Amino acid sequence: MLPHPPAQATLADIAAHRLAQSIVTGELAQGQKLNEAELAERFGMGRGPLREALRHLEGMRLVTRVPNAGARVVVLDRKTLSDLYAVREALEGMACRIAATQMTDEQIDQLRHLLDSHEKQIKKQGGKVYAQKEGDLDFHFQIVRGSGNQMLMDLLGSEQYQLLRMCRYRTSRNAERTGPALQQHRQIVEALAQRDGELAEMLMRRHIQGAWQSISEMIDNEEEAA
Amino acid sequence: MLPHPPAQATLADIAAHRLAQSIVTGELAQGQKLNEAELAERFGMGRGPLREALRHLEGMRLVTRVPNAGARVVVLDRKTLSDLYAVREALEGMACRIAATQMTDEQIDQLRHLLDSHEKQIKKQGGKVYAQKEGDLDFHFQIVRGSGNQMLMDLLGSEQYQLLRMCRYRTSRNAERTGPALQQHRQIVEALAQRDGELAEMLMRRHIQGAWQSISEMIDNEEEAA
DNA sequence: TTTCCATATATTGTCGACAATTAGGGCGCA
DNA sequence: TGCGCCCTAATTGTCGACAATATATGGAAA
Repeated sequence: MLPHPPAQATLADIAAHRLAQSIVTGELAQGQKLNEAELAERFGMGRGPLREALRHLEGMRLVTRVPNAGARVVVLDRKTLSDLYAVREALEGMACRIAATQMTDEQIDQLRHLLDSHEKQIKKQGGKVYAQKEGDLDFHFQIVRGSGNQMLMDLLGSEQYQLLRMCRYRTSRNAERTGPALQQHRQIVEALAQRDGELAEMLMRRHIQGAWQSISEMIDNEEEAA
Repeated sequence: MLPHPPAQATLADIAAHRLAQSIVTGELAQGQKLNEAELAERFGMGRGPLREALRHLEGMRLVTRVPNAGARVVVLDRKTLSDLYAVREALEGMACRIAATQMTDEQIDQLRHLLDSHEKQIKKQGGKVYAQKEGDLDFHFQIVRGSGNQMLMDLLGSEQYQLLRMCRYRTSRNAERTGPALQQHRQIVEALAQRDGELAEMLMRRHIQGAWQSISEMIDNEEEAA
């Protein structure tokens, strides 16, 4: 579901794509040093395109770079995630309010179908939450798309959502929130269907607050264990 | 006031800095083709670092790139600016609400002093709005900083604000909104001083809505003239 | 005259090699 | 033994040249 499954891409684009994938899935650990020569070798390309890819990821805030010292995978500490969820709440709340007036009835119906398929997946395979997690991102992104605000789509789609997916992979194993989350999703869709933007915004904000609380507790447990 | 007046920078960083400056000030027109060889020559460097700089600016959405066809300066059409101001309203509104509980009394006092100096500048030189415009960005950014949300600072500081400055330069010549804007700024500061986050958010949202309305009319006039 | 195609030019994409800077390790000295 | 210095090795930064692709030019056929 990465934003750029590039059709006619340059090597730098391919490298950026693969690196983003590896970072988000955790294959490259947080804070890990990114060696240019080694990665170029692995991807079968020169260092030039790879450096351009790193610069692109730097702009997407997936890696941090220090002059003459190289690039490292970004680290998602508690503060960063907290800030991220605060921004999400503001942005996706706005998206909901606008989407309530902008989405077509067909689009809202599609959202319903999306949730139906999520429900089936949950009932069928209680343990394998991964697919549902990606589906959850789909749900949120569809609403953002429904707002019609391109800048919002860029911000949430290309950058923050990557960080978000990173966080999801990290905390996906013990996520027991799929049930209530689905319920909240349905409430949001119904608010959209009734064209009640204020309600939709409020529900989405609560939904995201709840998600943050859940993730926050997981982080606490992890830190406690370590 | 560019975010990175880089101390120990690489050539790519310098190029990114100069290009961003040229784009924001309008020295490079919107939609203009960016020729790698020519720019590298102008900056006295090879094409490698310049390409990395372009990739960085691409991540910042200041330029758009098409594979095998080069990079162009981004174009700010009406829809883009409208989306930008909607996002700003949500983000800076949130910043105000948080800043009301997070800023120290000293920081709020500094905001007052900042507005005092703006007032002097306005009274002294009615025509030269440029400096005040940059100062206006300072005001907004100080509040965002006061919220303590690093992600917000990144989003508004490094990316969107650049587009914003671009827009400012474009519409700065006939801006007659400095008076009421200053008044609104003072109201916001007082709301912050009273630790009234909800009021501060509402005032900031109105302030930004007013700014968009003003700019929107200017764009209409420009299009009409053309 | 217009349209289409082939050639020529310009521009982008990629690679390899070299220079500059940083990080690590070993040695001497207090 | 601990501290600091220098030297070596590794990594990043930069350049120039070559290949691949797109754009512009010109001519021939309809």
